[in-house]
Amino acid sequence: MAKSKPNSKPTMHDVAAAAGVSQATVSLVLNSAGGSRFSDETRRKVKDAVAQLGYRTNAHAKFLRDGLAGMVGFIGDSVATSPFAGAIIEGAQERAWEDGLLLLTMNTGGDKDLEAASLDAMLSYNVAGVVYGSMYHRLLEVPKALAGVPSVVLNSQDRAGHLPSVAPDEVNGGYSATRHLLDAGHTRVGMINIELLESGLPAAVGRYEGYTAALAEAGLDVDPALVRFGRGGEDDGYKYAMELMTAPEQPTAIFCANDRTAWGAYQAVADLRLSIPDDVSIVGFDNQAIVAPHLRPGLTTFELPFIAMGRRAVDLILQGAEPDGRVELMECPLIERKSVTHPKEMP
Amino acid sequence: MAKSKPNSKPTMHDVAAAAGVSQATVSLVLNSAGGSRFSDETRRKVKDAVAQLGYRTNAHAKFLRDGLAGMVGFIGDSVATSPFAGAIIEGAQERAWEDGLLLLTMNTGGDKDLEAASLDAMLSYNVAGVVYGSMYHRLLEVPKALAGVPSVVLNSQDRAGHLPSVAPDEVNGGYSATRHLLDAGHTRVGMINIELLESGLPAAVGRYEGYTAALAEAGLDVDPALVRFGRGGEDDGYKYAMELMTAPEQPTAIFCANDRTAWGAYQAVADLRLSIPDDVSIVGFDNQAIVAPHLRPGLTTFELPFIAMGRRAVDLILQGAEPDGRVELMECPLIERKSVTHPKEMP
DNA sequence: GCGTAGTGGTTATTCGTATTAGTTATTCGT
DNA sequence: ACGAATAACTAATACGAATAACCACTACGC
Repeated sequence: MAKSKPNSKPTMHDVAAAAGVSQATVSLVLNSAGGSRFSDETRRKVKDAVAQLGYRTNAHAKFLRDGLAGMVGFIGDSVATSPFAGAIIEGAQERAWEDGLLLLTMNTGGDKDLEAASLDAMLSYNVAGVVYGSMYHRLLEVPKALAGVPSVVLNSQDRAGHLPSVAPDEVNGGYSATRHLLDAGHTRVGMINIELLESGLPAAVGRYEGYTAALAEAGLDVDPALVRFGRGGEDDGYKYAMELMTAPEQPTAIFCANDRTAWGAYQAVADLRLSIPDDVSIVGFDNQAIVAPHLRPGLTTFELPFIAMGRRAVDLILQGAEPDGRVELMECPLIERKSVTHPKEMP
Repeated sequence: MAKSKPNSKPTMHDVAAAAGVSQATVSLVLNSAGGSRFSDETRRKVKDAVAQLGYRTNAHAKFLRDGLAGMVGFIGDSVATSPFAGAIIEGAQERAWEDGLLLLTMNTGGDKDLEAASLDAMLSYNVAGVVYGSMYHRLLEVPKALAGVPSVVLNSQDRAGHLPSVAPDEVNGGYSATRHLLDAGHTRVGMINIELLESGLPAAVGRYEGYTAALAEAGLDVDPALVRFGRGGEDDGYKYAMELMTAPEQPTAIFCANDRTAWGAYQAVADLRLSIPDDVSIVGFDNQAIVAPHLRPGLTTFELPFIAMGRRAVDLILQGAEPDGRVELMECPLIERKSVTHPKEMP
């Protein structure tokens, strides 16, 4: 009745002994269609023994035996820890769990050695695949060892163009943001963005492209007097919003390429004793949880679809993710708050 | 020479065949003190074969065979994804990796079923232990299944008092924050806190206790006119700072029990056309990355030692973490920025 | 009265690694 | 020159679960 080695966890043999059947019977009852070929009596005995001993299957034995994967690897520079993109891991995990898989995570802080070593460790667990996540959208070089296993670049793109990537649709985001202002009746829509060439950021480039596309569609030209490029901090937001709002021809709306610059813009507008949205409408980007909802008025902005992206990445992995270089762009939903209204009538 | 099953990963037997030695030799060369009992020639052959085949040890086989743990489990309500505490996972992971262990993470969003199921899955991997992390400091109920494995409550405390806990030292934090203001010469130090009884938050209770202790030590009484309790949002910070700064006897410094209320206080002070720190010094708490450094002036605050706590929790697990109910309080370091100075001379 | 089908199990083997206990040569001490 | 020690390596086994193959027995058709 009692376990042979009382200190160690019970095995199937212990359960079998307790139930008075063979180990194979236990396995079949537990796995194979509920052991329909066995008598009710036997099934009951097995289940009782399992419950009584607190038996739990040994995953190592299981996955060794049938070569399947029980986990998905997640390697990130600092995603997990980042206040921006933490949710990315949530989506990945959710999706993995739907297939009964756990997430094996590692953030490397960009350390290539650590990256290689931990990737190695993950591969030795025979993971179903590896998600290579990044804190912000960029073009990155992936470790070579990823070649041997299904893997997906998340919130970034493989510069070499081999691995499939899942990233936010920046162009469409910039388009939608601008369009949102246009639709509210604005015709003088400014933009405070991040340097295009210098930064090379897909977010900056893409959102600007969307901005120009939306203006063009509305029959408007980009007015250089209404556009500023900086480094994306709230100090830039302050400075450029101040410039724009004190220029001879002020915009009636500003699209800030991220919530931080929007925050800076809020401060500038406040210092000018102007009102948002009555004097100027503002749209941000990123839906930064700690900032956007708490500004006054609440900032209308676009959300990076972290959860959806995480889900999709694992999705691709579970489908076998060939290195086909595809780039899946995910839509950034509008989060409407109070910083946008129609323009005042011009006097 | 060639692998028997070309599609599957090479095993030690494949390496052995390629090197013309036995599997045991490969294992011994690879693990046992570098195989010092073997000839140089043999060692070289084995290593060449390993490199050529790209052999990687199968973790499942290894951990099945010797029953050791290769991973540490991390279960959180929403820690991983939270913009506040994401770093907690970083410390845990760092420490685990120092012992060659990976982190198996799951955030459950508070779902008890998911919690139980994923805990079960983790235990079946024979993890060295489980860190049960929480998004914010509170007293929580832990799942029963944790009893069977070394486990530690992180950034919270086991209400039942069984599991060891690692949490921030709120009392000392509140004391240090107040003391920092006192040391700058302030004698009228206000506090904007969260409801004590209603919330039951260790952060609110502890920081307040530290506040009163520091005042007492300086020979000062708590002046109820200088203390406010709310819900911890920036709107409360705004409202109460406004009250305090327009009262007959204004404080020359305010200790805000979190950065969000401090942010609100900043807005109130700005609306009153007063200056931080010249008219009033402000100390926050939490060192919220997206807010504290970007306020103007930068907010002097205290940091929750997430990385250190994460490290310590895994530390305890690797030491075998008995359910001794101990509570380890970790110090919150001062992050000095620009929101504190000495008080103006009274006219 | 014998083959056939079903019922209810069990036995033996496999996965990949680590390790104990040998085995076979070679060298050494006296 | 003979037993002992040493060097260099191998054979066999265990870890825990899954499963293919097999076995014993009953029931049934005709």
